[in-house]
Amino acid sequence: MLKEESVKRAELPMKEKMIDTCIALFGRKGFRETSIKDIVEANGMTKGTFYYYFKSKEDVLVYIHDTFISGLLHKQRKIMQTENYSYKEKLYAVVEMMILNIAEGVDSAMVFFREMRHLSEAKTKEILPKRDQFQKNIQEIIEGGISKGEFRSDLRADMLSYAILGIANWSYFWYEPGGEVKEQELTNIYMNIILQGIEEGKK
Amino acid sequence: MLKEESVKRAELPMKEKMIDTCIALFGRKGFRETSIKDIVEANGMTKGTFYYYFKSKEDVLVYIHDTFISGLLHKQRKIMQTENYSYKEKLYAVVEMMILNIAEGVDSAMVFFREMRHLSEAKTKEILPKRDQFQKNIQEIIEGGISKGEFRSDLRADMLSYAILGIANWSYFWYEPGGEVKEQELTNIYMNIILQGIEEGKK
Amino acid sequence: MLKEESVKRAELPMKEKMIDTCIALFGRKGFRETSIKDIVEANGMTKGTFYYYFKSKEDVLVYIHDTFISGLLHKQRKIMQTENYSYKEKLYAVVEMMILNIAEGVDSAMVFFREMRHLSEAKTKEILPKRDQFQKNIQEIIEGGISKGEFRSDLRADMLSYAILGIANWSYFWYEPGGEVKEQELTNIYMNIILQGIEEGKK
Amino acid sequence: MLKEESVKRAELPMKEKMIDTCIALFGRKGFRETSIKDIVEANGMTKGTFYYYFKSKEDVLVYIHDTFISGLLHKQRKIMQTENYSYKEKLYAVVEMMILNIAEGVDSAMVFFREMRHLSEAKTKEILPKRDQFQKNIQEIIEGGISKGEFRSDLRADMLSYAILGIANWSYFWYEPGGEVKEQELTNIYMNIILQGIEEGKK
DNA sequence: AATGAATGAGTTTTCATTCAT
DNA sequence: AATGAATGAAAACTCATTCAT
Repeated sequence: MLKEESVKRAELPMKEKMIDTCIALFGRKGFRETSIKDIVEANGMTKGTFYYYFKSKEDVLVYIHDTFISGLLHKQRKIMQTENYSYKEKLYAVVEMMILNIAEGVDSAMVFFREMRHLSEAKTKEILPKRDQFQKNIQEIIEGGISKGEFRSDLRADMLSYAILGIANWSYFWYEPGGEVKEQELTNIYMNIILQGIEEGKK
Repeated sequence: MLKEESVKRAELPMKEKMIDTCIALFGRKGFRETSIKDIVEANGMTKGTFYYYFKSKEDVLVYIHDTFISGLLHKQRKIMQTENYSYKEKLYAVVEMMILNIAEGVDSAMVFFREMRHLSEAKTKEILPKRDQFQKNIQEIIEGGISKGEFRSDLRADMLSYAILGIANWSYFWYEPGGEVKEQELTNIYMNIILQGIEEGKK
Repeated sequence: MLKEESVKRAELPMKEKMIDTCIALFGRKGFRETSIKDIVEANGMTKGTFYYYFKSKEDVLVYIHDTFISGLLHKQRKIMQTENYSYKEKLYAVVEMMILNIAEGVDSAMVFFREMRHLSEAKTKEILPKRDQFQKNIQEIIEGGISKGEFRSDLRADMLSYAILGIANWSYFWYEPGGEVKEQELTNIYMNIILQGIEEGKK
Repeated sequence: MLKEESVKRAELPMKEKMIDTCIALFGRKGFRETSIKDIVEANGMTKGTFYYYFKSKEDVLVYIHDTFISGLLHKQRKIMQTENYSYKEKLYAVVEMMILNIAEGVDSAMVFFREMRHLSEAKTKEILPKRDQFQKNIQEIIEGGISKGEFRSDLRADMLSYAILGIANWSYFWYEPGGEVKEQELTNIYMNIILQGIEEGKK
């Protein structure tokens, strides 16, 4: 039993280590700019080993994308299904989740937002609906909030969902985890603007 | 003089045509994914000709970046200097300008936001301050609005500027020029949210 | 003893199954084009297993060649030693045997005729004499037939043997076992031409 | 004019030299076994140069195949259209042509007969009908000869055409140009067998 | 102003083989 | 008897760039 554990500790990490390296390198340098040589040298391996675990460079990209979007959708779904949340609270939770997600893995986010075009057409067709689903879910929360009277009834839920995605996702361009502003605080700041607007004397 | 003119009439279009091709190709396929062959074949030229006009592929990228950011800063500065504008109006004009800019040249925007990392370190050092300046200017408008009592005094101008950049710039991911929503309308929708927020019953 | 038998029942089939797979794959795709991965996957095995049974890919090729040429020579020798056969009958039997051999194992024939060049120099030196022997034996039958007055005395037995080899072996390019023309019939057709020629009014 | 000629002498040969090298190497070592490195080193060039002239290794193979089969068909057509030839003479001329063709370019023949499987499916579809045409043309000559009473009427023209192809083409396995037997002589020997058969006392 | 030939360093990928277990 | 991990050498191909003309 002890032995089995120690074996797993030695085996699994190799593939996982490579994926982590890929996320880091794809995120920092870009998919195209990262060579197999870069990846394997970062892990003290040889090229052959890479191709033992993955069938191509795109294969890893696919894996990263799938993991990222699945994670996002899963967390989003959980929030949407929380029963005692108001729509306001749901929106808050989703924005917070997006920011935390980016803060936790800037490189993953980079890969996700920037390198999708390197996926094959077939894979793109598979992943795009998931991306759309994420936006549609935000739109649904807004629509729910409108019909419950939590949000203004003159809003365009679709455009608003894009605005919220923009606010939250743009943070991957500038946000520094561990910097002055913590993720919670940023969420508060953003939600405050989204909910109340910036104009003086309207509240 | 006549000769010089006629020569220019022949010269400039060629160079400009190539730059336009580059914007289109870099935007659609990416900088790295676009080969010199792609560029020259799109114009019925040969590689040699490309190197007659540009000293390298990066050279074109630099030009595209410089043009884009200079245009943005120029338009922004003009708005900021418009004397009879309130800060609210200035903010409106800047958001409108960003959206129009993206709508007019999605490819340029793509190149600008996505391909900057292919610039040399030296060039990056030169361009980054300009990018920062653009954000700082938005921040300045907000600070102006706060001190004039147009905007709420409890706002963090820096974070807010990022939020506004996110809202406007994110449109390059999904906005379709010529679609249902016109640029002016999108600006109105976004500014309405930014100014008044989305919460019901607070106005 | 019982144990040994049961072990053999488990062992031999595995090795033989692999060789059969190799014949099929080498024949259809070619030696170089068939990877160890192809071979083992076709048998639900892993690479290690292949190297447990064979010391290299060439090893299998050698085995296939040896088996094929040995079979041919053996059958040929048997025909040549049949005492009550005339030389005409011997020639008939050899041609029939060649055609049957190809029809029965097109893949083996393919490997034999096409992939010999992948054998090591040493192995080639060993196998070539056997190939030559096969041709020489046909030549010998013809020479026998000439001296016995069965065949025309003005024939060049060597060139004729090549012609017969060509006629029979070329069938591996086009012959479809199970098609309209059966092997026996094809033999009759070919022997009829070889013996009597195609010209009208000479019989 | 002199200059133009000398330029052409310098230019064209490069591509042609490479094709010749390819024929020699593909023929001797095989398509798969010949690396681009082999090809360019044989000509004192670098890999890049190869890809300047050809878009892939298959590209050259296609060229070799097209040239070979076109040449064969062209010569065959010319023979078939010679008006004062009897069918016997046409058959003679075609067999002679095949033998000469192989003798003149054993390597080309090798490539043609052995390496066709490396062509893409699309290219194979294009070339196969041409190969079939060659056989069909021989069949046509035989059928003509039968109906004119030159050849026996009980022959199967299709099987016979395969036999003749086999006899002639098999020579690429063993024939040595410049050896004891000249091409004309071999043609005479083969045609004599084909026309009259080998059996004694039937003429 | 424009071209065509050539290059060389780099890329992804394949694969037969080894070996500890 | 069988496996899974790892390797290393070589393969085909790409491409920005140079340069003589």
